[in-house]
Amino acid sequence: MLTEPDAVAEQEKLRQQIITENRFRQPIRYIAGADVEYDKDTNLIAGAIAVLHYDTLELAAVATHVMEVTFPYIPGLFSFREMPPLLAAWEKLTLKPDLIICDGHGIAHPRRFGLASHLGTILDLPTIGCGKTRLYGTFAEPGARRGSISPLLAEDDQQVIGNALRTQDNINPVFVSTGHKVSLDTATAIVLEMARLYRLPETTRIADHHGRLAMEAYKEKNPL
DNA sequence: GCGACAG
DNA sequence: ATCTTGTCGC
Repeated sequence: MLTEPDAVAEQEKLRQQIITENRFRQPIRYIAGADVEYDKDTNLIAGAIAVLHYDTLELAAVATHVMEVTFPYIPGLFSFREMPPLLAAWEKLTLKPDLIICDGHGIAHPRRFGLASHLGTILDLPTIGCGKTRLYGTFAEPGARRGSISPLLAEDDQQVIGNALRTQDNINPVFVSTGHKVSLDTATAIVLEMARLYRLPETTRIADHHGRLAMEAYKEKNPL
C-alpha cells in the first residue's frame, strides 16, 4: 500500500511536470467535469466524469466507477484518495474531452499539487481546479457581483496561486486554480462561463449527479 | 502549544 | 463527503 511519505515524494516528482500556460487546441469542443461521491454507511466511493459539448453544455458522454476507498482523507494528500476511481472512470470513457474541470484545487495547495494537477499530469491533459472552499492561501473578499475576482495569495503574498471567483451575485465564491496546461486567467474565464446558472460549473454539477446515480445503482445491485 | 485543514 | 425540511431573509 501507498504510505504517506511515498505519496509526498510522488507529489514532488509530478509537480515538476506542471505547465501553467495554455497548451490546448482551441476552440474547445468537449469539456468534462470530474467528481467523486462518498457513501455514508460503507467505504464506497464513486468517481464520475461527464463530458459536455463546450458550446451547448449538452451531455456528450459519461463514465463512472464505484470501488472501495484505498487511501484516508488527509488534507494535502486528498488526490491520492480520489484519483483511483477517477482513473477507472476515465478508462471507461469513450469520448475524451479537451479539458477537465475538477472538484478540488489545482496548484492552490501547500505543495502546489492538488487533485486537478495530479489528474492533469497523470493523463497529460489540460485541467482546472475549482474548489468550493479554500485549502491554502489568503484572499480578500471579491466584489459582490458575478464575475468579481480576488487573487489567492501564498508565501507572504508573494505568489498568486489562484482566484476567488464570484460566479453569481452575492453568493460565496469558488476557488479557481491551474491544474495543468491552462493559465489562471483562462481557467477563471472558463469556470465563469460554465457557471451560468449556479454557483458551481455545470460540468461538476452533471458529474456529481451521475456519480450519485452510479452509487445508488451499485448498492442496489450489491446489497450489504 | 494552538488553530487550520480541498472532499 | 455525509447527516437534510422547512424556513428565514433578500
